[in-house]
Amino acid sequence: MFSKACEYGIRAAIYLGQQSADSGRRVGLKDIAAEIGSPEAFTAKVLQQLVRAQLITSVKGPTGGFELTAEQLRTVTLRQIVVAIDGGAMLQGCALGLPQCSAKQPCPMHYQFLPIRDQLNEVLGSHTLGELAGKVHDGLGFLKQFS
Amino acid sequence: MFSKACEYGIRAAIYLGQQSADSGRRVGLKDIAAEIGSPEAFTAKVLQQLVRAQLITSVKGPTGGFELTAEQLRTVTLRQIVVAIDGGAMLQGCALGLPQCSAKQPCPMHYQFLPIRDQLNEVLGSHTLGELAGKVHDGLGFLKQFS
DNA sequence: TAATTAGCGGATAATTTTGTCCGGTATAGA
DNA sequence: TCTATACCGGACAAAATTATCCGCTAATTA
Repeated sequence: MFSKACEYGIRAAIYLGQQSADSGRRVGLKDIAAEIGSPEAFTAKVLQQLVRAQLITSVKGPTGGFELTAEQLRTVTLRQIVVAIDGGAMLQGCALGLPQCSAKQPCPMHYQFLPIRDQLNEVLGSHTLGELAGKVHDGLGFLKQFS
Repeated sequence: MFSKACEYGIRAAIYLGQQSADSGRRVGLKDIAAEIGSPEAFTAKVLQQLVRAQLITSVKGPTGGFELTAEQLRTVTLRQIVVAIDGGAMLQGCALGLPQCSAKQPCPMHYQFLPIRDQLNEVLGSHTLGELAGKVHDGLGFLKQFS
């Protein structure tokens, strides 16, 4: 559904939200990668993309790391994370890959996929990092699994 | 959403359905690739996958080509095409990439994505190649675009 | 100011996906 | 049976994605 980069980005952002909202403390790359079970160096690249898109915040140097501001917690949605990493293709493009698919010249599945697209946009756009962080905090959601 | 291979496979299968239902005649690889706007050699690989999965039929030699039997037209769904080419990951796997995501240890978006998954399965599983071919035949759907 | 910390950015490598090429094989028709 | 046709299958190549490494820079602390 999403690229690996995007999956890591979402998990990292939610974890970051949980730590920022919970303890207010910054988290280092190493911690993030360990907590969400992702490759460290690759995760760094993804986080840099999110920083550039101003969806998360970074601070260099000792005691530095990543964090979410109160505003980011309140306003950044999963949709923004997805668009920043994967672009809008999944949210808008034609399911059959036609470059100009529209009501004018619809692919045979055009109208069947519309509600799915709408719902995906709705679901991704209506959940903020703060909300999702709360879910993890309350033990209602997990970012890594144990056996 | 789907891989390129899968997009080509779906478009090819629907076109094949249209030709089989319409004129009852076999279609060669060259025609298919030209009609759906896909790279010929790569499309051949995808078609071979569909033949092996018995979702489409092929005949070698002169006057040979690809076709859909009446039964394939009536019973094969887009879902089978997708599963044959991309596997079930998109239809079942966790959106955040957790390997063991389930109600037991759900990811934070688990329950939000459930209805989307269900609808996707429903939409893909409830449209046969024959149906979609009819739509193309009636000018209600396109497999390639002109300007 | 020196030393240490931790994110940034570029280069590089491994893997997967996408795409091509070409000889082999089956089949229809003369 | 001979020939032309068209799918099959394996090898190969290009591009994108995923992943790693390392030196640089900013910032904190002593």
